[in-house]
Amino acid sequence: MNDDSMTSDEVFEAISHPMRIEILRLLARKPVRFADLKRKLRIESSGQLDFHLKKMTGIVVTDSDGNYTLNDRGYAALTAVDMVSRHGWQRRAYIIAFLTYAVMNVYFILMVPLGWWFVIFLITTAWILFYSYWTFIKRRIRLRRNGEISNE
Amino acid sequence: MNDDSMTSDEVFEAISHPMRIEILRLLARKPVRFADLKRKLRIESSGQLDFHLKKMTGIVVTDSDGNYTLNDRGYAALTAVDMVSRHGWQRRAYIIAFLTYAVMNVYFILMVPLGWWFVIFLITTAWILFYSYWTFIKRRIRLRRNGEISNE
DNA sequence: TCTTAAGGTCAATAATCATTGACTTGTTGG
DNA sequence: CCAACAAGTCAATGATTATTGACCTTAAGA
Repeated sequence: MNDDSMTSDEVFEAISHPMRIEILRLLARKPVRFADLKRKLRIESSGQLDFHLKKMTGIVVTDSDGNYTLNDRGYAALTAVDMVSRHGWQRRAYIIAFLTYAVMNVYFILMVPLGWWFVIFLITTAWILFYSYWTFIKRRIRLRRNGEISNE
Repeated sequence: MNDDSMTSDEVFEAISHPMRIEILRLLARKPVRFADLKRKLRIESSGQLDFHLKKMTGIVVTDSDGNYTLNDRGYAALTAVDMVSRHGWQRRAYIIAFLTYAVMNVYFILMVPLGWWFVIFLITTAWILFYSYWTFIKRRIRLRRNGEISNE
Protein backbone atom coordinates (compact mmCIF):
# COMPACT_ATOMS: atom_id res chain seq x y z
CA MET A 1 0.00 0.00 0.00
CA ASN A 2 1.25 3.46 -0.87
CA ASP A 3 1.56 5.42 2.34
CA ASP A 4 0.45 8.73 0.87
CA SER A 5 -2.66 7.37 -0.82
CA MET A 6 -4.47 6.69 2.44
CA THR A 7 -7.86 8.36 2.92
CA SER A 8 -9.40 9.47 6.21
CA ASP A 9 -11.84 6.60 6.36
CA GLU A 10 -8.98 4.12 6.06
CA VAL A 11 -7.26 5.75 9.02
CA PHE A 12 -10.44 5.47 11.06
CA GLU A 13 -10.96 1.90 9.89
CA ALA A 14 -7.49 1.23 11.33
CA ILE A 15 -8.62 2.36 14.80
CA SER A 16 -12.27 1.28 14.87
CA HIS A 17 -11.74 -1.73 17.10
CA PRO A 18 -11.06 -1.74 20.87
CA MET A 19 -7.93 -3.85 20.53
CA ARG A 20 -6.50 -1.61 17.83
CA ILE A 21 -7.04 1.47 20.00
CA GLU A 22 -5.25 -0.33 22.84
CA ILE A 23 -2.39 -1.14 20.46
CA LEU A 24 -2.27 2.50 19.38
CA ARG A 25 -1.99 3.65 23.00
CA LEU A 26 0.68 1.07 23.81
CA LEU A 27 2.81 1.95 20.80
CA ALA A 28 2.47 5.67 21.55
CA ARG A 29 4.26 5.11 24.87
CA LYS A 30 7.19 3.25 23.41
CA PRO A 31 8.10 0.83 20.60
CA VAL A 32 7.12 -2.74 21.47
CA ARG A 33 7.91 -6.14 20.01
CA PHE A 34 5.44 -8.77 18.84
CA ALA A 35 5.51 -11.08 21.87
CA ASP A 36 5.48 -8.15 24.30
CA LEU A 37 2.40 -6.77 22.60
CA LYS A 38 0.71 -10.13 22.94
CA ARG A 39 1.45 -10.21 26.65
CA LYS A 40 0.36 -6.64 27.28
CA LEU A 41 -2.90 -7.22 25.43
CA ARG A 42 -3.41 -10.45 27.42
CA ILE A 43 -4.12 -12.58 24.36
CA GLU A 44 -2.69 -15.98 23.41
CA SER A 45 -3.47 -15.99 19.69
CA SER A 46 -0.66 -14.81 17.45
CA GLY A 47 -3.04 -14.88 14.52
CA GLN A 48 -5.31 -12.35 16.17
CA LEU A 49 -2.48 -9.90 16.79
CA ASP A 50 -1.21 -10.46 13.25
CA PHE A 51 -4.67 -9.66 11.89
CA HIS A 52 -5.01 -6.39 13.79
CA LEU A 53 -1.45 -5.27 13.06
CA LYS A 54 -2.09 -5.83 9.35
CA LYS A 55 -5.20 -3.66 9.63
CA MET A 56 -2.98 -0.94 11.05
CA THR A 57 -0.52 -0.93 8.14
CA GLY A 58 -0.26 2.71 7.18
CA ILE A 59 -0.25 3.82 10.83
CA VAL A 60 2.20 1.33 12.33
CA VAL A 61 5.76 0.65 11.15
CA THR A 62 8.63 -1.53 12.37
CA ASP A 63 11.87 0.16 13.34
CA SER A 64 15.37 -1.20 12.71
CA ASP A 65 15.26 -3.40 15.84
CA GLY A 66 12.01 -5.04 14.76
CA ASN A 67 9.92 -3.08 17.27
CA TYR A 68 6.49 -1.90 16.23
CA THR A 69 5.98 1.86 16.46
CA LEU A 70 3.71 4.59 15.10
CA ASN A 71 4.48 6.74 12.07
CA ASP A 72 3.33 10.36 11.87
CA ARG A 73 -0.14 9.42 10.73
CA GLY A 74 -0.33 7.06 13.71
CA TYR A 75 0.28 9.99 16.06
CA ALA A 76 -2.38 11.98 14.22
CA ALA A 77 -4.77 9.09 14.80
CA LEU A 78 -3.80 9.06 18.48
CA THR A 79 -4.63 12.73 18.92
CA ALA A 80 -7.94 12.05 17.15
CA VAL A 81 -8.68 9.29 19.66
CA ASP A 82 -7.74 11.56 22.55
CA MET A 83 -9.92 14.34 21.22
CA VAL A 84 -12.96 12.10 21.00
CA SER A 85 -12.26 10.48 24.39
CA ARG A 86 -11.84 13.78 26.17
CA HIS A 87 -14.85 15.40 24.55
CA GLY A 88 -17.19 14.75 27.47
CA TRP A 89 -14.73 16.49 29.75
CA GLN A 90 -14.79 19.71 27.78
CA ARG A 91 -18.45 20.10 28.69
CA ARG A 92 -17.80 19.28 32.35
CA ALA A 93 -14.83 21.64 32.45
CA TYR A 94 -17.00 24.46 31.17
CA ILE A 95 -19.70 23.85 33.78
CA ILE A 96 -17.13 23.81 36.56
CA ALA A 97 -15.54 27.00 35.23
CA PHE A 98 -18.90 28.75 35.06
CA LEU A 99 -19.84 27.70 38.58
CA THR A 100 -16.47 28.93 39.83
CA TYR A 101 -17.12 32.26 38.12
CA ALA A 102 -20.56 32.57 39.69
CA VAL A 103 -19.53 31.54 43.21
CA MET A 104 -16.47 33.78 43.10
CA ASN A 105 -18.49 36.85 42.16
CA VAL A 106 -21.23 36.23 44.73
CA TYR A 107 -18.54 35.87 47.37
CA PHE A 108 -16.81 39.09 46.39
CA ILE A 109 -20.06 41.05 46.22
CA LEU A 110 -20.73 40.13 49.84
CA MET A 111 -17.20 40.45 51.20
CA VAL A 112 -15.24 43.05 49.27
CA PRO A 113 -15.64 46.86 48.97
CA LEU A 114 -17.30 48.06 45.74
CA GLY A 115 -14.17 49.31 43.96
CA TRP A 116 -12.28 46.06 44.20
CA TRP A 117 -15.31 43.93 43.49
CA PHE A 118 -15.87 45.78 40.24
CA VAL A 119 -12.31 45.13 39.04
CA ILE A 120 -12.67 41.44 39.79
CA PHE A 121 -16.04 41.38 38.08
CA LEU A 122 -14.57 42.90 34.90
CA ILE A 123 -11.65 40.52 34.75
CA THR A 124 -13.60 37.34 35.47
CA THR A 125 -16.39 38.33 33.09
CA ALA A 126 -13.94 38.99 30.29
CA TRP A 127 -12.46 35.60 31.00
CA ILE A 128 -15.77 33.72 31.03
CA LEU A 129 -16.87 35.46 27.82
CA PHE A 130 -13.70 34.43 26.02
CA TYR A 131 -13.97 30.89 27.39
CA SER A 132 -17.61 30.71 26.27
CA TYR A 133 -16.67 31.89 22.78
CA TRP A 134 -13.91 29.29 22.61
CA THR A 135 -16.15 26.51 23.88
CA PHE A 136 -19.36 27.14 21.97
CA ILE A 137 -18.22 28.84 18.76
CA LYS A 138 -14.74 27.52 18.08
CA ARG A 139 -15.08 24.03 19.53
CA ARG A 140 -18.86 23.71 19.02
CA ILE A 141 -19.47 22.12 22.40
CA ARG A 142 -23.10 21.98 23.53
CA LEU A 143 -24.20 21.85 27.14
CA ARG A 144 -27.41 19.94 26.52
CA ARG A 145 -27.65 17.14 23.99
CA ASN A 146 -30.30 17.03 21.28
CA GLY A 147 -32.77 14.12 21.20
CA GLU A 148 -31.55 10.84 19.77
CA ILE A 149 -32.87 9.25 16.61
CA SER A 150 -35.85 7.19 17.75
CA ASN A 151 -35.34 3.70 16.44
CA GLU A 152 -35.71 1.47 19.49
CA MET B 1 -28.18 2.91 22.84
CA ASN B 2 -27.16 5.07 25.77
CA ASP B 3 -25.47 8.14 24.36
CA ASP B 4 -22.92 8.48 27.15
CA SER B 5 -21.75 4.89 27.04
CA MET B 6 -20.14 5.22 23.61
CA THR B 7 -16.49 4.26 23.37
CA SER B 8 -13.90 5.79 21.03
CA ASP B 9 -13.85 2.81 18.70
CA GLU B 10 -17.61 3.10 18.21
CA VAL B 11 -17.20 6.74 17.19
CA PHE B 12 -14.51 5.77 14.68
CA GLU B 13 -16.63 2.86 13.45
CA ALA B 14 -19.30 5.49 12.77
CA ILE B 15 -16.97 7.37 10.41
CA SER B 16 -14.90 4.56 8.88
CA HIS B 17 -16.68 4.55 5.52
CA PRO B 18 -16.37 7.13 2.72
CA MET B 19 -20.11 7.72 2.54
CA ARG B 20 -20.37 8.27 6.28
CA ILE B 21 -17.57 10.84 6.17
CA GLU B 22 -19.41 12.59 3.35
CA ILE B 23 -22.58 12.56 5.45
CA LEU B 24 -20.61 13.99 8.39
CA ARG B 25 -19.33 16.85 6.24
CA LEU B 26 -22.77 17.57 4.77
CA LEU B 27 -24.46 17.63 8.17
CA ALA B 28 -21.72 19.87 9.59
CA ARG B 29 -22.69 22.56 7.07
CA LYS B 30 -26.38 22.55 7.88
CA PRO B 31 -29.19 20.19 8.97
CA VAL B 32 -30.50 18.14 6.04
CA ARG B 33 -33.54 15.96 5.48
CA PHE B 34 -33.58 12.34 4.36
CA ALA B 35 -34.43 12.85 0.69
CA ASP B 36 -32.08 15.82 0.38
CA LEU B 37 -29.29 13.72 1.80
CA LYS B 38 -30.03 11.02 -0.77
CA ARG B 39 -29.85 13.55 -3.59
CA LYS B 40 -26.64 15.16 -2.37
CA LEU B 41 -24.97 11.78 -2.02
CA ARG B 42 -26.22 10.88 -5.52
CA ILE B 43 -27.68 7.53 -4.46
CA GLU B 44 -31.09 6.05 -5.23
CA SER B 45 -31.32 3.44 -2.50
CA SER B 46 -33.16 4.52 0.64
CA GLY B 47 -32.04 1.33 2.34
CA GLN B 48 -28.38 2.24 1.88
CA LEU B 49 -28.83 5.66 3.44
CA ASP B 50 -30.87 4.12 6.24
CA PHE B 51 -28.06 1.64 6.90
CA HIS B 52 -25.35 4.28 7.16
CA LEU B 53 -27.46 6.67 9.22
CA LYS B 54 -28.14 3.85 11.68
CA LYS B 55 -24.37 3.28 11.92
CA MET B 56 -24.04 6.92 12.85
CA THR B 57 -26.53 6.77 15.74
CA GLY B 58 -24.63 8.35 18.61
CA ILE B 59 -23.18 11.14 16.49
CA VAL B 60 -26.23 12.07 14.39
CA VAL B 61 -29.57 13.24 15.77
CA THR B 62 -32.82 14.53 14.31
CA ASP B 63 -33.98 18.00 15.25
CA SER B 64 -37.58 19.08 15.84
CA ASP B 65 -38.19 19.60 12.09
CA GLY B 66 -37.02 16.09 11.24
CA ASN B 67 -33.69 17.29 9.85
CA TYR B 68 -30.61 15.23 10.52
CA THR B 69 -27.84 17.08 12.31
CA LEU B 70 -24.72 16.37 14.39
CA ASN B 71 -24.60 16.28 18.16
CA ASP B 72 -21.52 17.40 20.10
CA ARG B 73 -19.78 14.08 19.61
CA GLY B 74 -20.46 14.41 15.91
CA TYR B 75 -18.58 17.70 15.84
CA ALA B 76 -15.75 16.10 17.79
CA ALA B 77 -15.64 13.39 15.12
CA LEU B 78 -15.57 16.06 12.43
CA THR B 79 -12.56 17.78 13.95
CA ALA B 80 -10.90 14.36 14.19
CA VAL B 81 -11.51 13.83 10.46
CA ASP B 82 -10.14 17.27 9.67
CA MET B 83 -7.07 16.67 11.77
CA VAL B 84 -6.27 13.42 9.99
CA SER B 85 -7.03 14.91 6.55
CA ARG B 86 -4.87 17.95 7.09
CA HIS B 87 -1.98 16.03 8.57
CA GLY B 88 0.02 15.93 5.36
CA TRP B 89 -0.24 19.71 5.15
CA GLN B 90 1.33 20.27 8.54
CA ARG B 91 4.53 18.76 7.20
CA ARG B 92 4.38 20.85 4.02
CA ALA B 93 3.58 23.99 6.00
CA TYR B 94 6.66 23.44 8.13
CA ILE B 95 8.93 23.00 5.11
CA ILE B 96 7.58 26.19 3.53
CA ALA B 97 8.02 28.08 6.81
CA PHE B 98 11.59 26.88 7.15
CA LEU B 99 12.47 27.82 3.59
CA THR B 100 10.95 31.26 4.15
CA TYR B 101 13.07 31.64 7.27
CA ALA B 102 16.23 30.65 5.41
CA VAL B 103 15.63 32.82 2.33
CA MET B 104 14.62 35.80 4.46
CA ASN B 105 17.82 35.67 6.50
CA VAL B 106 20.10 35.20 3.50
CA TYR B 107 18.43 38.19 1.89
CA PHE B 108 18.85 40.39 4.94
CA ILE B 109 22.46 39.35 5.47
CA LEU B 110 23.24 40.61 1.96
CA MET B 111 21.06 43.71 1.91
CA VAL B 112 20.68 45.14 5.39
CA PRO B 113 23.24 46.77 7.75
CA LEU B 114 24.48 44.53 10.55
CA GLY B 115 22.51 46.05 13.44
CA TRP B 116 19.11 45.55 11.81
CA TRP B 117 19.96 42.18 10.39
CA PHE B 118 20.79 40.91 13.87
CA VAL B 119 17.41 41.99 15.26
CA ILE B 120 15.62 40.25 12.43
CA PHE B 121 17.76 37.17 12.91
CA LEU B 122 16.87 36.99 16.61
CA ILE B 123 13.15 37.39 16.04
CA THR B 124 12.87 34.94 13.15
CA THR B 125 15.07 32.38 14.90
CA ALA B 126 12.97 32.55 18.04
CA TRP B 127 9.95 32.06 15.85
CA ILE B 128 11.33 29.08 13.94
CA LEU B 129 12.50 27.46 17.19
CA PHE B 130 9.07 27.77 18.73
CA TYR B 131 7.43 26.51 15.56
CA SER B 132 9.82 23.55 15.45
CA TYR B 133 9.04 22.70 19.05
CA TRP B 134 5.34 22.89 18.35
CA THR B 135 5.62 20.79 15.20
CA PHE B 136 8.00 18.05 16.28
CA ILE B 137 7.47 17.76 20.04
CA LYS B 138 3.86 18.79 20.64
CA ARG B 139 2.31 17.55 17.40
CA ARG B 140 4.88 14.80 16.73
CA ILE B 141 5.11 15.55 13.01
CA ARG B 142 8.03 13.93 11.20
CA LEU B 143 9.59 15.30 8.03
CA ARG B 144 10.67 11.92 6.72
CA ARG B 145 8.56 8.82 7.13
CA ASN B 146 9.85 5.59 8.63
CA GLY B 147 9.88 2.40 6.53
CA GLU B 148 6.62 0.54 6.14
CA ILE B 149 5.95 -2.94 7.46
CA SER B 150 7.20 -5.22 4.71
CA ASN B 151 4.38 -7.59 3.86
CA GLU B 152 3.94 -7.28 0.13
C1' DT C 1 20.24 -32.62 21.36
C1' DC C 2 15.91 -31.27 23.08
C1' DT C 3 12.93 -27.74 24.63
C1' DT C 4 11.22 -23.31 24.82
C1' DA C 5 10.31 -18.87 23.10
C1' DA C 6 10.05 -15.31 19.46
C1' DG C 7 7.86 -13.90 15.52
C1' DG C 8 5.09 -14.75 12.67
C1' DT C 9 1.66 -17.20 8.39
C1' DC C 10 -2.42 -19.53 6.88
C1' DA C 11 -7.07 -21.87 6.44
C1' DA C 12 -11.57 -22.47 8.27
C1' DT C 13 -15.41 -20.63 10.46
C1' DA C 14 -18.64 -17.38 12.53
C1' DA C 15 -20.09 -12.87 12.77
C1' DT C 16 -20.82 -8.51 10.98
C1' DC C 17 -21.09 -5.10 7.12
C1' DA C 18 -22.85 -3.17 2.82
C1' DT C 19 -25.97 -3.12 -1.04
C1' DT C 20 -30.12 -4.02 -3.46
C1' DG C 21 -34.77 -3.95 -4.19
C1' DA C 22 -39.37 -4.61 -2.63
C1' DC C 23 -42.54 -2.78 0.54
C1' DT C 24 -45.12 0.58 3.83
C1' DT C 25 -47.12 4.78 5.42
C1' DG C 26 -48.02 9.31 5.23
C1' DT C 27 -48.48 14.04 2.65
C1' DT C 28 -49.14 17.22 -1.07
C1' DG C 29 -50.51 19.07 -5.66
C1' DG C 30 -53.49 18.76 -9.64
C1' DC D 1 -59.30 10.72 -6.20
C1' DC D 2 -54.82 9.69 -8.01
C1' DA D 3 -49.95 10.28 -8.81
C1' DA D 4 -45.83 11.40 -7.02
C1' DC D 5 -42.76 12.09 -3.51
C1' DA D 6 -40.94 11.90 1.40
C1' DA D 7 -39.26 9.06 4.85
C1' DG D 8 -38.27 5.36 5.97
C1' DT D 9 -38.29 -0.47 7.17
C1' DC D 10 -37.02 -5.07 6.11
C1' DA D 11 -35.24 -9.49 4.06
C1' DA D 12 -31.94 -11.56 1.10
C1' DT D 13 -27.47 -11.77 -0.62
C1' DG D 14 -22.57 -11.35 -1.17
C1' DA D 15 -18.40 -9.32 0.72
C1' DT D 16 -15.53 -8.38 4.44
C1' DT D 17 -13.97 -8.76 9.24
C1' DA D 18 -12.62 -11.18 13.40
C1' DT D 19 -11.27 -15.27 15.91
C1' DT D 20 -9.36 -19.75 16.51
C1' DG D 21 -6.08 -23.13 16.16
C1' DA D 22 -2.64 -25.47 13.51
C1' DC D 23 1.65 -24.82 11.55
C1' DC D 24 6.41 -22.92 10.34
C1' DT D 25 11.20 -21.06 10.94
C1' DT D 26 14.92 -19.30 13.65
C1' DA D 27 17.59 -18.63 17.84
C1' DA D 28 18.94 -19.36 22.64
C1' DG D 29 19.56 -22.13 26.85
C1' DA D 30 20.03 -26.52 29.57
